[in-house]
Amino acid sequence: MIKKRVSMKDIAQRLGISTALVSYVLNGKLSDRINKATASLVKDTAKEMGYQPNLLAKSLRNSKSYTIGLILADIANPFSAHLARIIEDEAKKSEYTVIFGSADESHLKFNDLVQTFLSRQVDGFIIAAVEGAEELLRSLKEQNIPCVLIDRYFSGIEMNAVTTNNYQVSYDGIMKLRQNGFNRIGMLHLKSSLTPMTERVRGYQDAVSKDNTYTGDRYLIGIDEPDLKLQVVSAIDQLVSRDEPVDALFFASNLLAMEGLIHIRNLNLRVPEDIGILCFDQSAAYNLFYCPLSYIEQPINEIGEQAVTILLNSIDNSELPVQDLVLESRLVMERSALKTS
Amino acid sequence: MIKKRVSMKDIAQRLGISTALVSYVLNGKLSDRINKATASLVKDTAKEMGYQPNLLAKSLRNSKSYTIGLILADIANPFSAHLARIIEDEAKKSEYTVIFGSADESHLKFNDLVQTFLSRQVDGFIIAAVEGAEELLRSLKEQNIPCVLIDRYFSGIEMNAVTTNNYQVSYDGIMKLRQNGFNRIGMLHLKSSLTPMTERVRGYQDAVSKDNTYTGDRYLIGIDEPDLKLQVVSAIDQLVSRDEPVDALFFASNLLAMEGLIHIRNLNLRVPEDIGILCFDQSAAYNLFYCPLSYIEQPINEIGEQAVTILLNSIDNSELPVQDLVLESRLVMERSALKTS
DNA sequence: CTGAAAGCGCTTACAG
DNA sequence: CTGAAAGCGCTTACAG
Repeated sequence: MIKKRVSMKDIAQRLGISTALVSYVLNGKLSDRINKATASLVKDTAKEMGYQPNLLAKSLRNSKSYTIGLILADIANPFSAHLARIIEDEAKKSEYTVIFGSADESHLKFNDLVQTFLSRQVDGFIIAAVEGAEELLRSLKEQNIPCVLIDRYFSGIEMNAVTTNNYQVSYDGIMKLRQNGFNRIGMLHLKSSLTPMTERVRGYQDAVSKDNTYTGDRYLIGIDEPDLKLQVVSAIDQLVSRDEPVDALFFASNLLAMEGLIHIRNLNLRVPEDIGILCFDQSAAYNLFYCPLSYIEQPINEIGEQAVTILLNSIDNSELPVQDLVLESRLVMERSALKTS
Repeated sequence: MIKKRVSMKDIAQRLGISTALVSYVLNGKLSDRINKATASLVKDTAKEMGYQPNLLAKSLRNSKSYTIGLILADIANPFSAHLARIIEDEAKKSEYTVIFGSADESHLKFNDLVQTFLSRQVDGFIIAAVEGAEELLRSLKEQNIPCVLIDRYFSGIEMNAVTTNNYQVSYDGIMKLRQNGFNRIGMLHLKSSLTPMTERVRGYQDAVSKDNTYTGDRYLIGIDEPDLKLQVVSAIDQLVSRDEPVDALFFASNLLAMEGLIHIRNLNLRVPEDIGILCFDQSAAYNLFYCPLSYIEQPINEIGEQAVTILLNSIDNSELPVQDLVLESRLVMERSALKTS
C-alpha cells in the first residue's frame, strides 16, 4: 500500500493544537495574530514530517481546482505540441496545472473531453475547437465557464479568442509571389469549414483575383484530411500538367507542405525555377529541403502566453468583457519564392 | 459567477430521498436491492438536471484520483509529443486523465513537477527522468508510489521501466554499415550520462572495434546540448577533414541528425557517395532530404501502451513484481546506408 | 492568540 | 428497499 500521506490533522495532533491553526500558519493567513513561536514550530514540523497539501481537498473546499483543461486538435502535430509546452509553462508560473487531450477533429471526442474536464472541476478551458463544436461552446458560455479559443474562431459565438491574421498574411504572401513574377499560383488547402483554413483560402482568392489575374478557384484544390497523401499527389500532378501549369504553389498547412514537397522532389521539379513555394506554418523539417523555403510563421509563443493570460484573468474576474485578440503572423520570404527565370 | 453545478444532494432533495440512495443508483451499486422505479427516476432526474459527478470529491473520498502524472523531457520534441498522445489515449480508455509537464532536462523542474503532481494526488507516474533524478525516484519507490520509467533507465533502482534495446540496435546498425562497405564510421552523440545515450554509444563502440577496425573513440564526438548547432557543425567539419576522413556518420538523436544533415548539405557532401548516414529515431523531416535516410525506429506506440498498462496494473495491485520491459527497435536501411563506390 | 464547528461533494458500513 | 451518520483533508466565520 501507498504510505499514508501526512495531513494537517497529523501535524495538529503531534503538536496538540487545532488543524485550524495549522492551516492558518501554512497558508500565511492571520499571520499578524499568530504566536511567532507556534508558527515556526508548525512550519518546522510540517517540513520534518514531509507534509504535502492535498490539493484535492483544498480544491473541493475552495471550489477552485487551479487546473486548466487544454483541448488540442492533435498533440502529435508540432504546432500543437509547441503550443502545449508554452501553455503548460505559462500556467505553471501562476501555479496552475494543465490537463490535456487531443480531440483529433472528432466532435465526439471533443465533447467527451469537455465533460471529463468539467467533472474534474477545471477552472477554465483553452480550446482549439473542432467542426460541430458550436453547441457545446455555447453551453459553456451560458454556464459562464471561462474559456479561450485558440487557432479556430467561431464567428457566431462571443467568446475569448486568440487567433492570427490568417486572411491578411495569406493575401500578403500571395501578393508577394505575384510581385516576384509568379502569375499562375496554385493553392492546396484542407477541406474544412474552420476559420483558419477558410481565411487562408479567402486571402489567396482575393490576392490572385486582384486586377483580374484569374479567378480565385482556377488553381485551388481542397484536400480531404483522411486521404491526404494520395490527394496531394494527384492534385499536384493535375496542377502541373495543365495547358497552363502552375508556376507556384501555396500550401495552407504544415502537413500539406510536407507531402507536397516530397512529391515535387519526386517529380524532379526544381524549386524555385520550375515552381515557387510558400508554406503556411514553420517546420523544422523545411531545413532539410534543398531550397530554402518561404513560409508564414505564426507567433506560437505569444498565442500560448496570451491565451493563458486571458484565461486566468477571466477566471479571476468573470465580469471582464470578451477579448478577441488577433496576432500578426510573419511572412518569411526565402529563395523558394524568388522567380529566377 | 459560474452557475452552481448540480450535486447528488440537489437530486436527493428534489426527489425527497437520501443522497446515499442517489449515490448507489448512479454508481450502479447494490442495484439488486434497489427499487427499479426509484432507480430509473433517479437516473432520469440526474440526466434532466445535467448532473456531473464531482471527481474531486470522489477522489478525496476514495483516495484515488484516476489521474496519472506524465513527466517528459520536452513535450515540444516530436518523440515526446507522440508518446504523450499515445499515453493520453491509452489512459483515457481506462478512464484515467493525464496531467503532464516538461522537465527540460532540469533537475529542479523535475522535482517541482513531482511535488505538484503528488499534491494533486496522482495515482501514479510515467516518467522520462532527467540526470540527477535518482534520489527522488528512490523516494517515490520507498513511498510505494506506482511509477513507470520510460526511455531512460537507472540501473541502480528497481523500478518498472519500458525501454528499447538501444545497445543492440545501435550495434546492429553499425555492423550493417560495415557490411555495406563503410569502414570509417563516425558518431555524434549528446553528452549525457543517461542510458539511452550511453547504450547507443556503447553499441557503436563495440561494433566499430570488432575485429580491430579501429578503436571506438577515434571518430566519436560528444555534443553539449545547449550549444548543439555550433558543435555539430564543427564536429562534422573536423571529422571530414582528417587525413582519414569518415565515410559514414551515425547520429544518436533526432536533433543531432537534423542539424548534421543541414550542414552536410551545406558542405555539398553527397549522401551516400561521399558519406553514409544512419540516424537514431524516425522523423517526418527526413522525407524532405534528397536521399532516403536510414534510421532506427523505436516502437513509440508500444512504449506508450505498455507504460500505461504496467502503471495501471501496479496501481491496482501494489504487490506486483517490478517489470522491466525492453522493446525492440527496428532498423530501417535506405539508400543513405548503401555504399555506391 | 487559539479552538470548535460546519461544510465542500462524495461513499459506505451500519442499522432498520 | 432506504436513511442517518461519519469521514476523506481542507478552510473560515465565529466565538472566546
